[in-house]
Amino acid sequence: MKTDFRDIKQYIRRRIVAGDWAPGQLVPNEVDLAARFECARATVNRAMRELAEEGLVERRRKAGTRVRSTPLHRPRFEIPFVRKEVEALGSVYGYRLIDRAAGPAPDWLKAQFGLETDIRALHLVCLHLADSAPYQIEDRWISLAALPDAEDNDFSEIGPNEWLISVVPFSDAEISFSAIAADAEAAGRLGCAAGDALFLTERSTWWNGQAITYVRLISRPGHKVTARY
Amino acid sequence: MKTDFRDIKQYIRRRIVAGDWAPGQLVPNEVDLAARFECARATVNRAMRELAEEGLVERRRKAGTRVRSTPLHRPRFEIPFVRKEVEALGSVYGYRLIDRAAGPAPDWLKAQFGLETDIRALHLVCLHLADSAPYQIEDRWISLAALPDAEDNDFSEIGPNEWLISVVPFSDAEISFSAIAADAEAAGRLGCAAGDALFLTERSTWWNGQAITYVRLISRPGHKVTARY
DNA sequence: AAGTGGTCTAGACCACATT
DNA sequence: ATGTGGTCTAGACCACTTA
Repeated sequence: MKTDFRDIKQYIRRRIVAGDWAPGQLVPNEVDLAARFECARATVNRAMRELAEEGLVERRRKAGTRVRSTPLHRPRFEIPFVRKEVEALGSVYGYRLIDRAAGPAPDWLKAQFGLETDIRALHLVCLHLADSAPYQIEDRWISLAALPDAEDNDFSEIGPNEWLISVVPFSDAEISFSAIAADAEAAGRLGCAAGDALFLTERSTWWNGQAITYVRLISRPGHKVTARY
Repeated sequence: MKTDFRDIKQYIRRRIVAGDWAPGQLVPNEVDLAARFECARATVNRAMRELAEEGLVERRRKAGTRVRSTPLHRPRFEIPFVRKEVEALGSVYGYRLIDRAAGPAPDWLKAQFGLETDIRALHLVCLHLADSAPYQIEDRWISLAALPDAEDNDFSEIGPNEWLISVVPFSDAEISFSAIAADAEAAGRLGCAAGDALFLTERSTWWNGQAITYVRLISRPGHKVTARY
C-alpha cells in the first residue's frame, strides 16, 4: 500500500494539535518528510499545500513551512437559495410577489453598483413563505442595463433569485450579514412587531465586471446561519 | 513555456461563464483536455480538482465532470479576533473584565457541550472597546473540566479569547450568526437602547472531541460581517 | 549563493460508478 | 466490462526569498 497524502496531513495535523510543533515553529521540509514517509515529494507537497489552504500552516519559499502563529478561522457558510432552505426545514415553500416597478436607479443603488452613469433598474419586493407563514422578504434591484430581459418577466410565479440563477449562473458576489430593527412595513410583512431584531443578508452580484443585482434578504425573527470548521 | 494549470482553469471557467458549456453539461475529460493543451494529465487534474473545490463543476468517476446545475455559494468569512478587528478599523483597542465566576455548569451549557455529567465552568463577561467606546460584549463559558488552568487566570488584563488561543491554538468549532434585541443589561454595557437590534456571534469550540468553550459575542449596533467570493 | 516551495512531465495502477 | 477520475512516482526545472 502506497503512502496516502491524507496520512501525511493527519500526521502533521496531529503533531501540531498535540503541541509537538508549536505555533510559529518550522515544520520539516518536503524532502525530509518525503524521506521519512518513503514517498515522492509531490505527495508531501499535496499534503502541505492543503494544510496551508486550510490555514493551519504558512509556507514561504526558502523560509520553509511554519505553524501559523494565530490560527486562521475562515468558516464557510453554505448559502442555499430560499426555496431549498425552506424545503430543508421540512416545510412547504411558497412565493408571493408584493411589488414590481421599473424606473431610473436611485443614487444609492448606483453607488452600490459603483456606477457614475444613469441606468434603469427593476425593483422587486417578494415574500418567501414556509408552510404559508412569512419566512423571508426579498427586496431586490436588478440592473436593466445589464439584464434588459428582466423587464419582460413579471416574476409573479417564479422568484427573481431562481430566474437570475438560470440566466447568469456564475458570478462574483459580495455578501454581508447584519442585524436590523424591523420597520413597520417589514413587521407587517413578516408578521412580527415593529422594532424586532431581524437578520439581514445583503448581496451584490457582478458578472464580467458589470453590476447585475443587489438584494436585501430580511429573514423572519430567530433566523440563524451556521458553519462548522 | 509550459502549460500552467491556471491557464486550464481560466479556459474552462471562461467557457462556462460564457455559456458555451451549460449547467448540467459534460466537460471534456482529462485525457482529451491534456491532449488539447499538450500537457500532462496531472496538470489538467489539478485544474479540474480546484474548479470542483470552488464549486463550479462536479466530478464523478466514470460519469465525468459536469458544470454544476445550481452554483454553490460558500462564502468564506474571515473571523479575526476582536483586538485585530478593532485595530483594523484604525481604533485603539481596550479591554475590561466585567464579571468572573466559577461554579457548576448550568444545564443549558452542558447540553450545548453535549455532556451528561456535571462539570464546573468559568463564566466570564468582558467588554471590548474601540477608542474607549463599547465595541463588543464577550460572554464566555470555559469548561474547567477541559481547561483547569483557566481558573488560575484572573483575566483582568488579557481577554479569554487571546488566552485560549495561546493554550489551544487549534480546535474544531461551530459558529453561527443571528440577530437579537438588546436586553437592558446589554444595552447598558454597549451604550445603546434596550430593544436595539444587535448582531450576535456564537461559537462553540472543541479540542480532541472535548468541549472547551462557548461564547456569545454581542457587537455594538451596526456591526456587519462581509465576504467576497 | 543556496535552500525552499511551486509546478510540470510521463507513466503507472487503482477505485469506482455506470453501462 | 469499461471509462473516468484519484493518486502516486521519480525526476526535472524554475521562482522566490533569505542569508
